[in-house]
Amino acid sequence: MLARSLVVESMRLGQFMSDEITCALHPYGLSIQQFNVLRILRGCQEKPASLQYITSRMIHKTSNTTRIVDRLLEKNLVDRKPCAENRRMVEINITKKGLSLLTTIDPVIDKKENEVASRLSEKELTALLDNYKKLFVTL
Amino acid sequence: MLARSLVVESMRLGQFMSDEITCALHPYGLSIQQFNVLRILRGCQEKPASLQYITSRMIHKTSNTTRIVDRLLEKNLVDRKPCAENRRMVEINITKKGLSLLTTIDPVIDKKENEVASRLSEKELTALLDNYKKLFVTL
DNA sequence: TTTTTATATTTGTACCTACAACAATTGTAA
DNA sequence: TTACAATTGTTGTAGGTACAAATATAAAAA
Repeated sequence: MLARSLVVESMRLGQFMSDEITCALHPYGLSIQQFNVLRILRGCQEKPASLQYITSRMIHKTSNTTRIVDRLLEKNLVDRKPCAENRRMVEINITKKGLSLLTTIDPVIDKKENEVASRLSEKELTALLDNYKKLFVTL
Repeated sequence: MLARSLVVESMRLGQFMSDEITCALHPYGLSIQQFNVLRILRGCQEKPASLQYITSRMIHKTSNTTRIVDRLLEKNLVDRKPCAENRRMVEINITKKGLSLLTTIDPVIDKKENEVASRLSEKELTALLDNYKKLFVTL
């Protein structure tokens, strides 16, 4: 049954991708979510990020960003301070240590991503991503 | 960058599928993993299943099957007894209550699966699943 | 037979997800 | 201005994932 295969195999593939990245990150003591947050923060160094901004850019929308940031704080990879203009908000920034860790990890992840993607031709890849869009851009 | 998109979007799609099923299961008080285990047990009612057999058929290979079965036991959806021939093993069976719950849920999940799959033509679906195979059958 | 190795499951711990409740602050309307 | 609603983040709890260690049994080797 094609519909069931689509659902089950999509979950399996997602899990496979996640496992690959998790495994590559393991030597650096980062979970995939922590890594994800660090990369989001690197992408917005001009203006500090609020928790809700980070959450909006994460894969798991319901994950608890407060506690993921807590763990990054413990490792001094980010810092967090109250926002002066709106005291409900917090401002989160990546630290020098965080940036430097990302610089170390970047090539490892790039390599892993290319390794996985190399199993498909560029044409197949584009077709696959097109189909993905049809399946769930409607969110 | 295509390789990165492949990895990230595959994780997003897997998460989307998982969310859809999780949401459909919510009214019945089952997690997706619990549901998964119940369906595996329904598929092998002739001979009782060991924990390792169940684990081998799950999407998350590293998930802790003992504790998922614990929760199903609490709800009387399965039963568990030591195996006489090999006392290291346990025999797990789905109960009448478990079977009856699955019968109720089946059409709901079928509907959800078909709804998601209907966004692609049969041809696109087959092509997608073929690409999946190239990406991670090599496990 | 005793020791070693392999198998099958359970337990422990840190982190994460999902969902709900709570608290503080800000904005809006009576 | 006071009351009410919305926004932003934190905390609580149950269940799950990932990894490692422990336990019990069985099989194989010395």
